Amino acid sequence: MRSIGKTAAATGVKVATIRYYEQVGLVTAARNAGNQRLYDDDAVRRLKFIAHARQLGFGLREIAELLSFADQPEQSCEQVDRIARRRLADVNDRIKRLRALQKELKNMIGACASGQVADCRIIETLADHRKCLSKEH
Amino acid sequence: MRSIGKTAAATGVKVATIRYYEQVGLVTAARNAGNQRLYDDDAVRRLKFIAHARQLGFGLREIAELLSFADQPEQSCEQVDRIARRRLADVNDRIKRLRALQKELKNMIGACASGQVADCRIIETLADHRKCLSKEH
DNA sequence: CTAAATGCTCTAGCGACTGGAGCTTCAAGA
DNA sequence: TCTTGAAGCTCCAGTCGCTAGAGCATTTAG
Repeated sequence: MRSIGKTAAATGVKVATIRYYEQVGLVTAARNAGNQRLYDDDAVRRLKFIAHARQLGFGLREIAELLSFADQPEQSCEQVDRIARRRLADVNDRIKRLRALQKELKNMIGACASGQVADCRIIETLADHRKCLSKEH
Repeated sequence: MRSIGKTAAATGVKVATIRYYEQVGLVTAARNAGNQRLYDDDAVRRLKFIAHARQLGFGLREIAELLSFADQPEQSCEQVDRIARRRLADVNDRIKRLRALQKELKNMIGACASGQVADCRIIETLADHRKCLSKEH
């Protein structure tokens, strides 16, 4: 059993964030005589799981689902699969939109000779959507 | 001069959002005898500018800067350029990281035969960062 | 003239934390 | 054993960019 500080060091999750996760029901903690939190190895694994899933872009609600599935090993992992696929679809979508933005920004910046604001292509483009390459956004 | 509703229709910015923009100082409004907001063509242009910049991912703080530059046409647009480049760098970075996630998610999903949770690669990968393709995230 | 639509202000909520104030408890050295 | 500084505690507020709702006032169309 380790203190919240050691647990933070062991998992890479900040102290304040661990407390937040407890508040929203993702983790629980035992307490010592002085009311300080104590975590066992299981809690550490759980926090690592959460941290990793967060890095992969899962929301806390999805993570809560994934954790509850992880706790029932004999169940089918169909749902888990679905959550991951939803996540992938979201990532695909975001990449697509960011690439469009990237193009637009490059175009804007390339066109601007860094002269006066009065002739600035960046300002112009922002002011008038019709000057854009694509209509997508 | 048009009401907030007409202005919303003309710009694509929602009524509540226009009021929010006023609250944070991005736009101002005249008022009629009954205290209702009135917007001129300039305000409409300003709102369109904001909407477009938002779509391109600029934050409201950056937009405020851009607008203040746009109001001083004789100034050099060096700063404008810098803000846009910063934005582009951010977009580039996000695309890079999202692509790494995309790979990871594809890998996870591909490896899972949709069997039992006990053998689920997705859960496994989430639980153990070492099972990842790249160490980046 | 009336009823419906639109407008007003103010407050609270979202997601995922982060930071601070003001206190208590613990751990290590003298 | 005492002390002191680090680490812990709770509670509250702020971040960003809105969005929704309550409970009113005003405008507009028929």
